[in-house]
Amino acid sequence: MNQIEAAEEELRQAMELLFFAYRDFTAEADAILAEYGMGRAHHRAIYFVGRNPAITVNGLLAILKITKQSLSRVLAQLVEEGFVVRRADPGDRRRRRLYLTAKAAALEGRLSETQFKRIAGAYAGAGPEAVKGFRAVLRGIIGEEDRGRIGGE
Amino acid sequence: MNQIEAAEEELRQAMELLFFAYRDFTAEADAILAEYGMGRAHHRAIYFVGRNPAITVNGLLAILKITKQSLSRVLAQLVEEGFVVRRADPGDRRRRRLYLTAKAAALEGRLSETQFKRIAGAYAGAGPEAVKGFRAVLRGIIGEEDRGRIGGE
DNA sequence: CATATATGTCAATAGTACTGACCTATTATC
DNA sequence: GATAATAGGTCAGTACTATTGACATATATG
Repeated sequence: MNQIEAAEEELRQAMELLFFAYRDFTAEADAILAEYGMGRAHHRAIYFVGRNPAITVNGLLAILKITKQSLSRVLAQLVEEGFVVRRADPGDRRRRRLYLTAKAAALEGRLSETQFKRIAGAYAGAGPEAVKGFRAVLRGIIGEEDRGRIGGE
Repeated sequence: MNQIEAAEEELRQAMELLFFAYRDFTAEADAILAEYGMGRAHHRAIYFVGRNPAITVNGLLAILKITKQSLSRVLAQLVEEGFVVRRADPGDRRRRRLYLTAKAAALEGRLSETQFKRIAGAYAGAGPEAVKGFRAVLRGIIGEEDRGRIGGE
């Protein structure tokens, strides 16, 4: 294998690592969501509303990078079923601020628990230096404009 | 922030890193696929057939972890449009072995190029030690049974 | 021959997502 | 105050991904 082939092989392995990791990272949560008649889109909405209480619809759209129409349907279902509360911003009543209900916080906890375990296991097995590297590479994969969305750095 | 909260914050950041990285990792390829009237499922099939020439349908199912029906539709379209060739295994004619055509290899190259750039940029920015950590953590996230599917370790 | 395996396919259903158009509130600007 | 601009919601139509369960065919194995 020459140098170019070796470089390509390394990049392909990275692609496969991302594919398998993401596939397994989401699988258990997907199974729980199915019990509630929800999908991954509902999970993402619940997760990011939980992480950013009082976020606006536009704010959530910027994170998820889907269309207003797609989010609207998911959000309407979550509001209808009592997982999310929409309240007009008192300062600018065009804005609807989003909040989780206790019911959603409980579901979110259940969903996150499975993912926590998987990541905590990987972190513990790989060690703190590896975690730094993991974070650095993933941050580099993320578009510059969104790197600031991950807290604490 | 107490220790438990700090640990949870770290795990949540990992979840967000994975979400944003995967979102951005797939976005450009998705746009190219749309030109061809294809989706992510077609990309995955083409990718893994390219990486594993002569793979059987069952082999591909084990990688993708989707149902036979879902794969069958995608594969039928790829065969129909001349991206994949299905040939019976001479030793066991029940097995259909899958191969990419030159047309598919060209498309695969185009799709992979956008992803290579993104990952190569992240690798170069983070450095070789970080790459080791990235790989170790992602391997830990992947279910044990599939860790062997990533070559070269 | 009976059974198991590998694959393909049918029908029905659901979740996610898109585009483009259109509508209502509310706020900002001239 | 009239006119934009912004935030959000909704309609119709379409497409991709995925599921379950049933059924069919070809081939291989005991």
